[in-house]
Amino acid sequence: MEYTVLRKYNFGSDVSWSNLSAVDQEWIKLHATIKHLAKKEILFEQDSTPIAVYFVRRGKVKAIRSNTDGSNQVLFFYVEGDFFGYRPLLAEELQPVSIVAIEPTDLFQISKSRFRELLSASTSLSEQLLVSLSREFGILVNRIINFTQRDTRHRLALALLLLHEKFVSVAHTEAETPIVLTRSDLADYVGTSLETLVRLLGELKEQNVLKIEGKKIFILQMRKLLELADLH
Amino acid sequence: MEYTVLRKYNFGSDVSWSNLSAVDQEWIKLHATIKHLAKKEILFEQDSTPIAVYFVRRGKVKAIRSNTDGSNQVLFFYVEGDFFGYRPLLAEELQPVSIVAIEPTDLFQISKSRFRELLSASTSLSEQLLVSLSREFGILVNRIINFTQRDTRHRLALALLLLHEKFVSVAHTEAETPIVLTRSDLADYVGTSLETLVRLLGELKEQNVLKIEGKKIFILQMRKLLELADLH
DNA sequence: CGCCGTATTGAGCGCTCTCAACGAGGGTGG
DNA sequence: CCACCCTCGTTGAGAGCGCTCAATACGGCG
Repeated sequence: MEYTVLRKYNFGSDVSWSNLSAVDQEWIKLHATIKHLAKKEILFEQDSTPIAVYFVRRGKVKAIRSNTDGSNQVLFFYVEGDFFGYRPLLAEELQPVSIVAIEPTDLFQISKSRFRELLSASTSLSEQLLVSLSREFGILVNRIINFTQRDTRHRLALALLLLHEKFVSVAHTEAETPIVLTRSDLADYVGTSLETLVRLLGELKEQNVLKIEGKKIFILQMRKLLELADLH
Repeated sequence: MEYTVLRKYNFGSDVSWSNLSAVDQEWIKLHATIKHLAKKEILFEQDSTPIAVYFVRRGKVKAIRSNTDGSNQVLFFYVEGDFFGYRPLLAEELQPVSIVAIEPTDLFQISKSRFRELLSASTSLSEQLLVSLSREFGILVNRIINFTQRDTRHRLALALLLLHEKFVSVAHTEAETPIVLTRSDLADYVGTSLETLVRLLGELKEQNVLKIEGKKIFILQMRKLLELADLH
């Protein structure tokens, strides 16, 4: 499968719910609280003090960094099974990003002290974290390269591939899975303006690479996108 | 000191020689081999299999990512005391970058197996690594924001501040410490073209923010650079 | 049905890149 | 010691990508 190249750019599932040991899962179910977020609801703001770590049980959130001029950068999307919020906690830092739900979302919330308990009790978890952080570091490096050396067209192609993989992985349906995001969120993820994004999507639609139905973006020609993304 | 803001962008010394326990230092001195690099010598290439981790004893190296079109991106500079190469080893991945000496350099080289020994023997080290990786993660996020949302002028100002801190930290002299790099390396670090970099340096020189003597760049007005970098 | 958030399309401009030529400086060999 | 060469640095001109501003269409939800 040629898609393995994507792994260099996307977050694998190293630290995801399904990779936890059964013991850790049980422990969390017992000690975590459930938190529900409505669409657009903010879980926490950047520069706030972290108080907990989270697993996504259902739904999707975005991790964004806002600028003084009102522009945003979407750093990550977290979907069902994803684990987040542990880095600033480990590093004893403030939240580098804000977390906002992009659809109704349920989270497991594990308080800071509980998380520390878990971490010291489960050596496998801390090892997983160490490996995972190392991996994610490489991924971020690739991302930087992408932003500095690739033009918007390349970045969009890659973004679509990555988002597709992520959305498919949690789709509870047999049908072709579309990417469903606002144009703004997609633009903020690709790192371009809303207008430029719309124009490029239009291009890809013309070339029958994509099918677009409102917010739903279907990938028709995966191979063409891979060419456009031009990974190496 | 207003420079604390810089910490969000620069690699702290979490995992540096001086932060190691005396025991770990002794262990390394005993088990590491010394490797000397001439200027421009390549330590290893990107996509090669990692075989060791390294401490810089003397000198400076750059971590670069080369593109098919011949362009480079400098991801990091490592100077005396810095530790590098452990991430791909932990993640069981190929080298994401090439390491090239920018001046004559001596390294401690610790083989993969030795490093694993050290890691399992020293819990303090693995804890340090976990914390450090978490911190560096946040720093990379900041870096991405910088590349996506700041223009070249901003990025240059920040780069000069960061490089100054880094160079000062290892300067064995009382005198004002210049940044000494080729224009190409600086351009590849800032993420711009050689020509644009030269022009912007010229501007800063005109405004008496910098003094430039060949490769040596002296910062005359730190405060002005901080304004230009416009951190938040 | 109307409203407000979202999406689309157009026009114009500015930053930064590329291409190109020239200058300077330092190292090396004769 | 000097001349040459090669790398590095500087400056100019032109072009294009992607941004901003602005106006208009769409569409879902009350």
